[in-house]
Amino acid sequence: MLDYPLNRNSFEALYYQLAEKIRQMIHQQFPPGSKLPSESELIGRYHVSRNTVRQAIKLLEQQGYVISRRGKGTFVAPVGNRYQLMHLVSFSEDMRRRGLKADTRLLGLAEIVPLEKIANGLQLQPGQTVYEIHRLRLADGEPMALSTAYVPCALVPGLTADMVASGSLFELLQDRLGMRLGYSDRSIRPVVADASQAELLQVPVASPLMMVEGPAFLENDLPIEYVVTCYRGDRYNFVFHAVR
Amino acid sequence: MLDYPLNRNSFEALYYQLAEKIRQMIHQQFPPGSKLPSESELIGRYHVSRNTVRQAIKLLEQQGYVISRRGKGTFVAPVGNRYQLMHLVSFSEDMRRRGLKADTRLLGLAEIVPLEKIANGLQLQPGQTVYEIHRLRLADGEPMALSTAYVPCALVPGLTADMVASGSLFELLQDRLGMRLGYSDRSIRPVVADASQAELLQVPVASPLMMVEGPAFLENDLPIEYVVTCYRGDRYNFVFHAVR
DNA sequence: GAGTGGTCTAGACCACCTA
DNA sequence: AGGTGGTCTAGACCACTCC
Repeated sequence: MLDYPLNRNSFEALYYQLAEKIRQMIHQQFPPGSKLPSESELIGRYHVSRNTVRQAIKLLEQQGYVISRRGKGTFVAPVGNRYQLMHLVSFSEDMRRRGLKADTRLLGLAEIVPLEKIANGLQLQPGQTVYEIHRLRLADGEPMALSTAYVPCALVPGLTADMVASGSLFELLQDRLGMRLGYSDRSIRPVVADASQAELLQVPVASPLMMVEGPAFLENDLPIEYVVTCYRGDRYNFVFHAVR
Repeated sequence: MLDYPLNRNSFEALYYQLAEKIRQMIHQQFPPGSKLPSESELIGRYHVSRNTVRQAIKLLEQQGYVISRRGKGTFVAPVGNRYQLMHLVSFSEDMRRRGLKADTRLLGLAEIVPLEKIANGLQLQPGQTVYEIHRLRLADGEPMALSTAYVPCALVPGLTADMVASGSLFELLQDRLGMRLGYSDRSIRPVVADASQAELLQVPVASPLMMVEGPAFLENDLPIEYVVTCYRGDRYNFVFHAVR
């Protein structure tokens, strides 16, 4: 396969051309999970500076094609998982950005053996228990979302109702337990409200809800929580700005 | 207000500290839409290199706090619009990433005077008409989404069914009409299928759907289309990877 | 210790916008 | 013409991972 050099007179930026080349490489010879050429190799191969290589890789990372790991390398993202890159914010921070005041009502706290889907998401051994934290999230005093968080008991022994009743679970983990949040995989899909959800959220049964679900990880890749949150469709719009 | 210098011995990166400072500035003294200090001013004020300043601003841009415009400056994003930054992809590209084959069936093409919401989104003068392009989008031969696009007639005179029947509207605008797509504002919310949507998408009435809606703009900020797309909730999951 | 990506510097040229 | 952000270079030191 011929590998044409980058065109330095093109109206397309070098890093953009390079990103296209790497994307082609991925499609043609690098299966999901495989390691891409290192930055220094790409520098030598295409005769560009390191910053330009890093710009290209960053673009692909934002587009969900690759994942970079310090000390290890850059890897092709798992297929069917070609996600968009976003920033992780807590419910409280999310509401603050929308100009709303966040509030929480604890509906239940229990130690349970989780469903398989959640045990898998948290990479638990069979029989390991989790805290199930069931909360109603309010915005400006009105019900906004219903969230259930699952946290491995082994990681947060002695969790009490007091600790989760008032505020952000993220802040608890980060500020009081010294854990450093890393990243989260989330999926969003529409559902319709069942009777219990409808009553708690104060909407008619079968109203549209938006379900956001997935595990969160610490910086060292340890799964720390699995969250399932159902937002009221009439109050919560997920808004984004997409650039080409 | 005292303005402490950045801490060069902190475990937090300089660009991260600077981003926090700028975010504080935004909350305290810069209303939405106002112009932030220029890059060169931030360089002088905090004694860091331009790349570090740009890293900080890029982070805030990805988090939806600011918008940078070449030649003009960097501005505080409109509040209540504090979006997440994503990458704009066409339906075809989106399906390709998911490993599915995209297909399209044209359901209708008409020249109409649009509803007010759409006329506003496209910044039309009263009475200006749009092409209404109604299409069923298929993935691997199965109905996936129902989309209605509105394009100002003045911008694409003489649009025919042939031109939109087969493929991507984005590709038509970009490759055949030489327009350069810039960005898009999208909102996502859950809805339930009405009778006509249910039949076309081959799902039961009142099934959950995901409605994605909003205008798209050319590079020069000219509105080029307003799209309303309803995805089947059972087939389309919006997945993302969020980092801290 | 060698290799990786993460951060940072100090320059440079360019395209775009406003005046 | 002068100011803005967009791109690019050629170095440097660091933290992390693996052997």
